[in-house]
Amino acid sequence: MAPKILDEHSLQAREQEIIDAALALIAREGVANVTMDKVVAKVSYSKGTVYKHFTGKEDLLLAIGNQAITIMLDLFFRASQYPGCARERMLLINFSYLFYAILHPALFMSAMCSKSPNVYEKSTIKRVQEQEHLEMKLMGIFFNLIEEAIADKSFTLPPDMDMQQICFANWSLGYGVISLLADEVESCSGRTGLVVERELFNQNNIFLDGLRWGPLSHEKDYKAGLKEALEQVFGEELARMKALGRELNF
Amino acid sequence: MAPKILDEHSLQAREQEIIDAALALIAREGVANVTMDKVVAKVSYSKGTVYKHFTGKEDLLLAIGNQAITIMLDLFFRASQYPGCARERMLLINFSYLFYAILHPALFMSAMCSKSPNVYEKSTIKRVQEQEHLEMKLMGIFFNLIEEAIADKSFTLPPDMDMQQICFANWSLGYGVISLLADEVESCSGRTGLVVERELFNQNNIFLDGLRWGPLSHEKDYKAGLKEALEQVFGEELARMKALGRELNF
DNA sequence: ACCTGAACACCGTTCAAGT
DNA sequence: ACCTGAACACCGTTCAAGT
Repeated sequence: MAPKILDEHSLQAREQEIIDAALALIAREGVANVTMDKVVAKVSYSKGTVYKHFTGKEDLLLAIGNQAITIMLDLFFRASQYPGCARERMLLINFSYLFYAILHPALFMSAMCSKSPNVYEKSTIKRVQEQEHLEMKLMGIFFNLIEEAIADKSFTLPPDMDMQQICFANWSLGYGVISLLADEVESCSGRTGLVVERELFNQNNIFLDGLRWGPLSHEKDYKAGLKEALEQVFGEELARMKALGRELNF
Repeated sequence: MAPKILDEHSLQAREQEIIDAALALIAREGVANVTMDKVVAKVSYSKGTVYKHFTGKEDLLLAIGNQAITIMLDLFFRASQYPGCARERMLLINFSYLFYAILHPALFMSAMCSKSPNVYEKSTIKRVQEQEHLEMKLMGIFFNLIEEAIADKSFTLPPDMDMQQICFANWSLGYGVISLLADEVESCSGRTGLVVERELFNQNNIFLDGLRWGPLSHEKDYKAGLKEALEQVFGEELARMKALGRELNF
């Protein structure tokens, strides 16, 4: 038999098959309970082939993390293109982050787990660099938005903070709220009475009011504006959430 | 030989020895690289005995997480007793959270890893309940502080938020900032120019200003007040940090 | 050139045998 | 009553043998 020469395309398709198999397992059993054996059993290739694509378990996890960022990038970009004021779009981006967490719980968990020195150490340099590149693009969306707001005078930087710090502050807000309420994102238990979309909305207003980013929350009905924007930009995502029995409740 | 009867005290001492051994290993190699074998090798008891105390690896991790909360509880309580205004003390509590993350990186990492369904599922009910109890006490400190502020009129609840939501918002702020900058908490690399103590200070001001919690940041010099309070309440912790070559820099 | 799966080292957990 | 460590099932990774 003539030796096979694999083209880039089929190699990438195979890589995606492995990632998808891992994601399905993660969704069912959680990141910690997934083994390479189980992944191999789910794909049409052998162990050796899987290890040809990923140098190990951590490298696979990082690849999944990168896929997560790619999906977020799409959501964030769409949100940033909405024809509303800058502050409105900032809120919309943060809500798109929530959609990602709700609609892709396995990706969300994987991305969180992949952000650890242990994973980076054991991964390919190539994939670590890919993550850095993707994160730069993500940051770029925020930077552009903040720059626009500064340009149209709805926001001015506080004297002791630069754009990167504002960007980080907004990011850590969404991250804190969504990751801490992530268990409730899936289950409807609601043991404590905290509703993630409500807290995200309120904290966003408090934060942006604190920054004096106009229009302030008492000057504009951001709740109505957000509902409108969600319908328009994330209609498909809302429908998928409704199908999962998870409707936004604020 | 007469059969031994173990008293509660020596049992607890042994449990602590195992926890300490695990923490030392976690500090050196990270949570993911610690094995039960390594822990057993470090203590003066056998595998079977270790498994008498902890039903498994996850149960041990949760025990460490509970110890972490206990230490935080002490720091938070001390901060809450400082004779300053309520807003000042809120800031001080958030900084005590940062101290905990810097001075006890192994505990901090373990506590983060222990907050996962996978860990709870595989742990003793007893230890899960202990964690819930400790977290209630932690919340209590925040609740008391917020109540005081409401009582002395420096703060009024927004119409659409209750105390639990304010409490959670403050918690998620500290969690977001500190956990995202945790790698920089240890290493001095500072690749991006974000300094965790500076971001924590700024975001606290923005958040509390946004809540209209008085005195507002332009009405009072919180930086000077914080420095004073830190010297007074956390002098020992500051000294230990200085010994580690980690001085606060805002 | 590419794929396979047996083989190996290691890890978490148990429990029969000891004192 | 309590402790031990050999034994077992399982997991991550490698690589000699195949096509």
